[in-house]
Amino acid sequence: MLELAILGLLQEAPMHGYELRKELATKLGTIRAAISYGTLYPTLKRLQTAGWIGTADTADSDTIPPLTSKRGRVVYKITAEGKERFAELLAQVGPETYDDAGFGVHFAFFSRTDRATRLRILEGRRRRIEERREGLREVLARASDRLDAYTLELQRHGLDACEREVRWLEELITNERSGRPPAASAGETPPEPPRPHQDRP
Amino acid sequence: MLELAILGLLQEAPMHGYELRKELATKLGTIRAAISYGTLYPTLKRLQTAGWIGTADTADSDTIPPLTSKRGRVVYKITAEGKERFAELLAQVGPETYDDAGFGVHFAFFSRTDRATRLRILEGRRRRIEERREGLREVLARASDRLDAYTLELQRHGLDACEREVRWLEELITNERSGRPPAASAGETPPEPPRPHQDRP
DNA sequence: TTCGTCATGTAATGGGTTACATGATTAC
DNA sequence: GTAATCATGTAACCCATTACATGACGAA
Repeated sequence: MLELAILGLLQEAPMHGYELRKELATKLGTIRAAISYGTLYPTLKRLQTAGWIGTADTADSDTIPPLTSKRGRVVYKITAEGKERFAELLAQVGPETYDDAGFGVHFAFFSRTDRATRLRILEGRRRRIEERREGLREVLARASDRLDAYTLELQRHGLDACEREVRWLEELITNERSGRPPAASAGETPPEPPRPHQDRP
Repeated sequence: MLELAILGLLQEAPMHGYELRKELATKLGTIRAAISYGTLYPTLKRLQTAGWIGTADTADSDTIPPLTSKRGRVVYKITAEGKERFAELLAQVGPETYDDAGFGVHFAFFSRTDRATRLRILEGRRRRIEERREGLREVLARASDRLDAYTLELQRHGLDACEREVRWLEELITNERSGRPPAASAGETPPEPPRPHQDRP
């Protein structure tokens, strides 16, 4: 997941680690907290060793690092192999693609994913959430007398979130099928033109 | 978190590992997927070594395990020290208490938590979610032109979830303050008798 | 008798974190 | 000049997972 995210961001623009972390945080802020440097930097090295990313600066001028050991910022950019790898990871859909983290990252790069794959992922995710939803409904139906009020409240809140996400996914799937891009536009859009989005009728 | 959850469940009834896993799944189904045996059993051993839980069967009859090596089910029950430990963990509120996992587990055992602590946790969680919400709002306000439609859609959906959770927490906080139990009742819960539970004095 | 599920466990591995250490650059 | 933030990196650790191995028990 991290690998996919890093390659995806570097595909948009070359960046150094620190910057990457921030971009990661804004792009995947809904999914997970900011990644730690202890993960980020070793990962970058790994990706470089694999040949998927390269450092811009060392490649540019002299390869000899300054003797003063003043580490400057290291700007990474994606390589041709890296782009291939990214495309491969992006198209690689499995069970992990449907859990929170996997889905989130894949979704965040949907604009680089073909529509067929997008649909597959959205539908897989929907199924996953529907299963969770059914599990919660069963608990609420069968075990509600065995559980205390707080636990029940937690389940109800979870169920609610599931139902909401299923509806959201449904909408996205419909949009995909009809060829429309995602709803877009929110914030303080003034005149609010088309926005043909309809809630429960 | 796992430790807290196990001690909490064993406080309700003695159980063997396999059963515990299922109970864990229904109680914390909203928080996380079922725990793996590779985690569960070593953890149980650890808790036993620490003296917080004990096996019922080996203590009962002959301590000598059958030569046929037929491992039977090992029923664990909480010890007096375990109960103390549980109370300690339950009251131990820190930053991790406010992230998804920590909050979920704590909330699931709210019926064993005193009201002051419940309020502290709910308010801490609310603050945490409000921060996340503000972060998302800022991204949507400042970076919306830099991000593609799918990424934006993800942020919007995340923002929505945050707003919803804050409202939920607000309601719970109000209820707590006015001394009412959580909303309860959703399905077809009939009158639901008082269920006299006392907080630790 | 065979299949599914109940039941317990270990070893290898993974994916991350925290704590620590270093130093450059910018704003005041 | 000093504080905050930018910036990179390592080592130790933690929590959990997967894959594997074993075996009991009940139902078809």
